[in-house]
Amino acid sequence: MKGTYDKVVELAIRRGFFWPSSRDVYAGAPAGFYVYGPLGLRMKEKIVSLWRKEIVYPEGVHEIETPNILPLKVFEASGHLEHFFDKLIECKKCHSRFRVDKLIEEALGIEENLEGLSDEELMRIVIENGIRCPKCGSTEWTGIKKFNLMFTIAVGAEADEPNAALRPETTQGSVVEFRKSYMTMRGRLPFILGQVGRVFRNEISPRRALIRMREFQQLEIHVFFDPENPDYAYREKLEPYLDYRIRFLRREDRETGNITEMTAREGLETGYTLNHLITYWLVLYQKFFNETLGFPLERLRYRELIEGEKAHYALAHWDLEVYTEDLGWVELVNNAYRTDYDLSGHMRVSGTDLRVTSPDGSRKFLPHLYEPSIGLDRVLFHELMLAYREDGGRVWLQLPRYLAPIEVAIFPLMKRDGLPEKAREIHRMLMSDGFLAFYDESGTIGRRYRRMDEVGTPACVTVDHQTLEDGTVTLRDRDTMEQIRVKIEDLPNKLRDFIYGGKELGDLA
RNA sequence: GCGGCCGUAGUCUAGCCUGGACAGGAUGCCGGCCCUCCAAGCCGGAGACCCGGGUUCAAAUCCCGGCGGCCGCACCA
Repeated sequence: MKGTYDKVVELAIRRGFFWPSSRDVYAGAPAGFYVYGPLGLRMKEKIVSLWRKEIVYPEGVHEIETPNILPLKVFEASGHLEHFFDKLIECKKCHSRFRVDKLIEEALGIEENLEGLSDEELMRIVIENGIRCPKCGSTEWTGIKKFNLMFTIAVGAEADEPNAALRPETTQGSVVEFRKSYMTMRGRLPFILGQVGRVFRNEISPRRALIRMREFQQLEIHVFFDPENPDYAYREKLEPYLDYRIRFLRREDRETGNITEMTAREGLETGYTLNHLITYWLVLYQKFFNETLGFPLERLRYRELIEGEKAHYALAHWDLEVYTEDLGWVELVNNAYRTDYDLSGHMRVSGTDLRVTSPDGSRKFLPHLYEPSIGLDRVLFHELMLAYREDGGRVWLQLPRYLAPIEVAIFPLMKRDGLPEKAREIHRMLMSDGFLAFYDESGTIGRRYRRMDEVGTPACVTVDHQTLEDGTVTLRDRDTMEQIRVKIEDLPNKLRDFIYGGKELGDLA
């Protein structure tokens, strides 16, 4: 019995939303790289433009674009390099894994730099000293395994050693360019950068289609603010939403899975959400996913990360997660309070003063960073998962209408009597009106409806013999399969109301 | 990366154990006939043995390696 996940992946590949890269031509192409087909790309672009419309523009975000390749120094400063060549060793008994250098340091209480030692030397130290597994006490170890989790690059024609890497997050670009952006835009704190970008992680085992890839896309917001005055501007911004209920899985509710609904006011009063700025962004993103992207509230939650789960840079950290029956809770947005971890790292490694001056000139300080980071591919994938419907033999995607990659299809009822000509004329009209319109005359009318259902097309327009007599066409609703007749000249406005205005077919008759 | 299961057209699948004929079928796709609204019917067409090596007169089938997929563990900065 196939689950929704399998059906969605199969549908997506078959109908051109996405598919694994290069497989058809080169067997054995590495996993974790996906092609967006025409339909998937359109949907992705729609999600990005909704994000710009609802988040970037209204919040005064300065969107920038920084390179995918950055010098290794950047990742030394960001702390990513530390995890760069992990040498791991595994206990044969309980299968716990440890970084071999840390294991030796802790077991022998030494502070020496073990970096220069070969695998054989490290292994000998472990065996000769009879180092035990901290978990189960066993002395049986597997060999050392290396994990290279960033893609490194040798930039320059004569370089043979890696001197740069593909970025594992867009954040470092924003942090490194913060000062320049701040100055060129005559910034005041809080100062917000945003990036749409590709990032690269050499995952050990990419899995589950778009859920874990080696190259993927993020929509990131980087809010730089004065740590002594985090509520500036946000006190007023949060005001209208003080009673908005944010859904949390708190650390103490891990076992039960109980979700705590906490108003923004309660979050502030209890100190749970730290300050007005962070609280506001938590509200904003829950609203965006619920109201704009159409994820039901009961399927959303902010999961509070605990020590050990949190990234090395984070002081507070919530994952916005979505629930599906097939995949369980999956992280869509990483919301991290990174403090001045990144800026101070770059200041230390580069020696460049990255501080800003307070408006009254009394203080020089490093801004703090709060970062909500959307995993775009996962969002798109979950849109498909949650939209998937089956009823008897009919399969359709109940996507939010405005997210559909094809918005309206135009069919002649039959391939004769001048119906195709009329239908093509309407198709041209709707295309020039800006609709993502699609024309099809192949196969029976029922088959064409089903094909459109399958890719989530919300509206189908059919030209029949009556069209030639009175200038009306039928307009069919994907979800109910009901039809109304509308005049051709009313079609653009009614379609706009239907697709973008939230009107139902009954409102348009 | 480890362990288990698995890999035949876009999808589902027959054949594999027991090596031998143009690799069969369904669905989908393309074209045509018919047709006045929800995958009807008929005719025609394109389309596959994951990759590499080995055994053999002969490999989809047996053996080895690789790659990939699913599940679990680990990883997820």
